[in-house]
Amino acid sequence: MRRGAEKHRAAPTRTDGLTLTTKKQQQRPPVIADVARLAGVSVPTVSRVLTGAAKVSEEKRQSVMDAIALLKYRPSAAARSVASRQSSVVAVIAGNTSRYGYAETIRGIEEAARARGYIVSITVVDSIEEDDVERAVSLVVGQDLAGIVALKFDAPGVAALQRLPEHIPTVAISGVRETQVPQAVLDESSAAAELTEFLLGLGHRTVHHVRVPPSRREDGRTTGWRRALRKAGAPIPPALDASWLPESGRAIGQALARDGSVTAVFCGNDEIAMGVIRGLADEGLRTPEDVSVVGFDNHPLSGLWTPPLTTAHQDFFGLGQRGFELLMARVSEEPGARRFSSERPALVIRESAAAPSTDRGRSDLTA
Amino acid sequence: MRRGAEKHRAAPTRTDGLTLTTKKQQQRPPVIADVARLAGVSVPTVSRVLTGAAKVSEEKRQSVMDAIALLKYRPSAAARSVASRQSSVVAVIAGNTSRYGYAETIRGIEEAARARGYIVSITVVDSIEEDDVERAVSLVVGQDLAGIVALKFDAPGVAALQRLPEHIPTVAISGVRETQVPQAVLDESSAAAELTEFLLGLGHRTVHHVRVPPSRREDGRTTGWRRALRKAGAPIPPALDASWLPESGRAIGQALARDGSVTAVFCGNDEIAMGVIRGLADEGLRTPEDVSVVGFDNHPLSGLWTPPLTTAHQDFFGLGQRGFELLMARVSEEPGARRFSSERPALVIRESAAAPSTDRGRSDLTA
DNA sequence: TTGAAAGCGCTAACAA
DNA sequence: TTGTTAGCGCTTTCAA
Repeated sequence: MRRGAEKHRAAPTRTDGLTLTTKKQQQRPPVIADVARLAGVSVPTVSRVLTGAAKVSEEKRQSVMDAIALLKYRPSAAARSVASRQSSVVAVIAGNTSRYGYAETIRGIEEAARARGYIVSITVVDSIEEDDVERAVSLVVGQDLAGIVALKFDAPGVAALQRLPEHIPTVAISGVRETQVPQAVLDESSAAAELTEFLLGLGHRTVHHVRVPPSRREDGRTTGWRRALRKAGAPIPPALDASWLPESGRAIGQALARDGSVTAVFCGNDEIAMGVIRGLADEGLRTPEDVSVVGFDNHPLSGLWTPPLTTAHQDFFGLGQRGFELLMARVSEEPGARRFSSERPALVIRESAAAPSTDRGRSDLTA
Repeated sequence: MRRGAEKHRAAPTRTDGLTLTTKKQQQRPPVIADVARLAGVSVPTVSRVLTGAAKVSEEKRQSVMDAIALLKYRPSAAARSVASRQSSVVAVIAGNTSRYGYAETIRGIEEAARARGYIVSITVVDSIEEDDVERAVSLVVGQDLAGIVALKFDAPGVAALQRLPEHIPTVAISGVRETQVPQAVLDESSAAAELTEFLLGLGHRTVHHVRVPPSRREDGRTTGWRRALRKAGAPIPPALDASWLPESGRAIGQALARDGSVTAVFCGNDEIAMGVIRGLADEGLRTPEDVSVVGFDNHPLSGLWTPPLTTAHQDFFGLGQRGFELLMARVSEEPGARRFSSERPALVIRESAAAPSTDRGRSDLTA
């Protein structure tokens, strides 16, 4: 059974011709016919003032509006959806909803949607397991939708996107520009390269990298880091894998501290960077005096951290907004509608990165 | 115009009796009639296997299932909703969605909902302005809903809850137990009192309080703090107001540093506590050696902070789950259904609080 | 500009 | 167990 829904209307049996003046406390929510009756017009006329689909005389329009206000009538979105084969809900499908970047992106989508009168529904894909993906996709697609925004921030999100049916307008939100569906992107690889170059420019021989769980084989952040290193002819150490938990960065920081060749670390996000700095400190290493550490995202706490984090600012909120607008363009089939909207995160230089200390970075790399 | 929706079905004109074998690439999504035709049964029979509302012979059941799989048919939730006067969407209405507690709570709601086959829609109320509240409520109520979960974490959320119509099952999620509607609560005031008593027990003469924007006149955290102080006969300094931004805590920390009587500070949440600690440090004061600071929430980064934060653990995810289950109980009108579900945040003792230094806390309070 | 009639995709009521 | 007949609350023809 896929449905667990229950009744939400009070009266199972309709009482027609209810007298409004006597029954102040209506039992069932008013329907369009109630409005029509009270306003002395036909049902389609009420519909016309509701949708603006056709002209209605000012006089009738007014009495319809009055009736609506008096009854506190709200049209049923579901009935509208069925009758018009249109919908005003957009679904967001994602591998997570509460982590910083996700939550801000969703907030951006919601705000843009609400401004246009759309509702946003969210459903999360727990893992890349066949079952989880199928269940989530099923739930999403079962709704009558105006469109879907898929967050490709992680593997579950990417897996879900791949199973979405063709016939529903879809846009993706991502850190890497790809071509299958329209996308709003935050160009991670450029920013990652820039951050890496910044570190190299400070005099570091190379830059180590701690990555968060990638959405595909490799994330844009890792790609950008590697590209910058290669371009500079610097050695490319193996990337270290953190989980999404800041604590995982701490363990990695401790390990890194024991490797005397490490002088600069580029982390997949700010929270991991905070963990790494903590782990380094656990081993008696200071940031940036002993080891420089940079993050990614410009998390709200990154400027408050000790030391304040050098990072790349990702405007997730704006990303969400752009994603929604891209969907709208797609849905209304605007002629020259763009399929992409890309923005490049800007460097935020604070205090967690500095020139390498002369005490470290002497030993050889075993890349 | 309240609707900005667009068509999402490809073919405006129906082509009946389409031959499935020749047209591999279907233009319009299959409807129940297509399934019935292909399976050689009536439409209601298909509906029966879909909903499980009545017995269907195994034979027909199987051919219906086959047809569904072959056509990749998904029932229209909107049509179901209209026909059955049931819905499988629950709306979440909140003043914010991306801050830690909010996001985790919503994640909890979503997970519990998905497990029961429900979809969750979210809409935010930007402010307590009449217009914002009305727009948000309108959007929420316009959907056909199984129920509503209102987050009373802030003033906009409270304002929205008050305007929600009676006829839709509603539960609130809150930090204080109140009685109007069923509620899932995290008992803030007890935990706040406990935290305050903990500080007092360490030897502090009193505890200062920095609060986040309250949802009503006063939040449970502030109430609990005041209660503990009164009970202990300690002076009650005026509460200081921070915004939701961690940076606002920093400015307050700097101000607090200049008041020699301050030895212990209880902050409305961990992020503000981090800001306060930073502000104190800006003025050369160490935590906890010079001033003890405790937070609230047990934010994921609180254990990584320097020093690790003493705080109260709030299980927001579980809170969201409990809220949803409460709604389900209400919706199905379970006989002995509870209207409340309360849990008490547990103290998490780390390193940001210690006995007062002998250098501070000498000057008199001007409470 | 308006109303009557005919749907939308589905479930519910009623016979058979 | 099954099909037929009526709806659900709305929008969309189509005439007038």
